Amino acid sequence: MTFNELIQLEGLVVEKAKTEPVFRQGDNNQSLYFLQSGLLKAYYTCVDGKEFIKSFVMPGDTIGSLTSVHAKERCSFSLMCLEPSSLIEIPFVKIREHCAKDPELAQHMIEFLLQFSMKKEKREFQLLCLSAKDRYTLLLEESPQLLQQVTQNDLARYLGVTPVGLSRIKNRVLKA
Amino acid sequence: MTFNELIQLEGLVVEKAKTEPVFRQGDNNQSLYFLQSGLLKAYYTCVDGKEFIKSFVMPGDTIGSLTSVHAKERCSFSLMCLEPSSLIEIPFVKIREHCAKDPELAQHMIEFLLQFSMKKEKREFQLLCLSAKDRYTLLLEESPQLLQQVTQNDLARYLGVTPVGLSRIKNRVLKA
DNA sequence: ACTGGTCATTACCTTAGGTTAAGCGCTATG
DNA sequence: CATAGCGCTTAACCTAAGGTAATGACCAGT
Repeated sequence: MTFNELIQLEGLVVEKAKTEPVFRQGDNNQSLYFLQSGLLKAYYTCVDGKEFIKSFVMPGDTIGSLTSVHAKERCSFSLMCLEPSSLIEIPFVKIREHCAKDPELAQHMIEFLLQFSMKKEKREFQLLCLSAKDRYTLLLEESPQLLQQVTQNDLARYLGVTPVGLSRIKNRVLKA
Repeated sequence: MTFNELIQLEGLVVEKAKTEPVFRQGDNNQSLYFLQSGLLKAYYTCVDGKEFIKSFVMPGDTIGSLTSVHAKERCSFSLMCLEPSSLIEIPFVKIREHCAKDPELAQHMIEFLLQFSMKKEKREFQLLCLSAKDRYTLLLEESPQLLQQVTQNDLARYLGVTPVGLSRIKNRVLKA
């Protein structure tokens, strides 16, 4: 079985409007979500109410809270629609069940997790080694279309600075 | 087959002295390493020569460059011994081969990758949401023994500040 | 006992980024 | 229309962190 076949078999189509949440930090959510169309943001909310954006989710991406689906804890982050979005919800237990029965699917799962880990590793690298300015210019090169789709507020919280800070960075980059 | 059985079957024991590299950033290394005893640091070296520590590797941990073993690129980071270390080297192709043949092992691999991803996610959270001071106090709570084992220079590069910066943070935490 | 090396601390200065507040343009809604 | 709200920019002020350099402690090797 391939991933697509699994999605056909066990997936539930979910339609969400702009600003609607898929799940919230602290929820007990046991599903992964495959994004067909639209745009999502995954973000942490800190005790003092500050928001930090973990990642933007583009069509074709799959997302879910590993700590919730696998470690049986609560969701460590929230997931919200930035655009009207069409998602396919797949209960994680179903995935594990099918993987246990179907070696081919298990291979796809391994492949998926390897890709996922490499993505995490890349983000970790950028946060550890690059300045906010470098992260911005890198994003400018790698996914310029994202800059059109998200507000500067969200972009700033993704890069790890305040919106005011990002405005300054943009100026500095332009003048350079 | 379990992971331990795979290690018995395909593993090569490697002994390294303090300061010896396991592999270097830019290398083409195709193995994972299981640490039996000792201590390693995984670190990035930037163009300007600055060093950033990705993670410390403790006995029982497994490490390797995903981009090198899986994506057929070069190692994105270096791996070096901070203490005399005993490692078991396992070629990644062997792991993939056995996983393809052995569904039980594939399940263990999925489990391993899920754990690995959660670890990455935790680090990502700390780098994105916490200040250097908060990361330090958290480390103080969660793995105080690490502070005894690594130099303050390495600790600083792990937390994302300079050694001088960490010295200041320690002072501030003490006085608080 | 020297000596060179690494590690930690301190002091002085520079700078990136946070905070707050004001202003401007766009858009949605009454 | 009118206005309230949001997104973005800019400015002023301030704080925290980094750069650099000097100092001292502590080894390890000759």
